[in-house]
Amino acid sequence: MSTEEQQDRLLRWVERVAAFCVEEWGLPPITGRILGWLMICDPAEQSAGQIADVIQASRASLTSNMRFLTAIDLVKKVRRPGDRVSYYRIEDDAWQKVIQRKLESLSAFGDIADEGLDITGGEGHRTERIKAAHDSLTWLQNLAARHPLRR
Amino acid sequence: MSTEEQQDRLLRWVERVAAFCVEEWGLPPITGRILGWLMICDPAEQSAGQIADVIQASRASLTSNMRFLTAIDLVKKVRRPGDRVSYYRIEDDAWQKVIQRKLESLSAFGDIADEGLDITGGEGHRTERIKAAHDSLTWLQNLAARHPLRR
DNA sequence: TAGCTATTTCAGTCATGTTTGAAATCACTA
DNA sequence: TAGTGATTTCAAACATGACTGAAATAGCTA
Repeated sequence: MSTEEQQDRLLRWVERVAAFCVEEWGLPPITGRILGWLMICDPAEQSAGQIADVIQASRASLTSNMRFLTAIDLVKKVRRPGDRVSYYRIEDDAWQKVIQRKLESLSAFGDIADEGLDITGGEGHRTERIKAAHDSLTWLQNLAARHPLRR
Repeated sequence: MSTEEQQDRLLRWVERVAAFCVEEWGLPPITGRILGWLMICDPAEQSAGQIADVIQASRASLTSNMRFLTAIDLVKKVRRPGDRVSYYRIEDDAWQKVIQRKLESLSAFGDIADEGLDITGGEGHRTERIKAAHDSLTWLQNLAARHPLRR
């Protein structure tokens, strides 16, 4: 396989990862491509320019996306003495963080459910409906809290 | 509290549920409002017209949304002999289904990871990165499969 | 069957959020 | 300090997909 074909295959894979990110986590396509590329690139640390070139996005878009990704700690910005360019690499536990945060954000429903129960007065069919929803949402959270992933 | 204030409070709650649906599950706002209303309405079964009125959406929008919600089995369409209007009620396990499906859809990453490992040749830093992602994604799934919610 | 009401379809409008390109800024080097 | 290359900011273009309204259809009743 030529290096060009290899590159093609890499990019197709990056695209699959991006599609997954878009569908599952609601990330913008370019953000997904960046994550995909940072997963499979070699070396692991890449400059914004390199990434922009490879995923065919503008430098400007890279700037905002890298800021976002580093802000939420999915990507780490690496600076080297005597080198003016910044390099980025995906955090080892990036995906774990994504999942963990998704789970945590589910807890927001707790408050919603509480107010719902207050509205329904704590009994009747309406109450049951709300409780069922709340139970489902807390089920996963408790599960995850009790069985943390060890790596 | 006047009935009008009560209605206001109901609608505010519905709006909170809708916002949650939008953020967490990526549903359109109106779809979220429908689910929110169906959770707290009385009686539990409501016609498309009733729902449209209460959440201030068009009948047309209701049509497509109800079709969608019944297609994915979150809402059940109920017909009554001698009554031309269709009624809808939220499924008891609607939220459980939503969560379950989200988890299942994560398995799509399995295939992506497999191809990634094929590309990287199964060793090196790139392989580790992909494996880490895959492990995180399957962790929750296995957990959920082993500890089903009993109601 | 005729008449009425509710539902559905479809095409057009609208809003939202993403991406881009140009210009400004910054950091380093010589 | 001037020059070079990279980064950042910002406004505007763009694409996507949701919502609406009008017209067509379907289902019930008399």
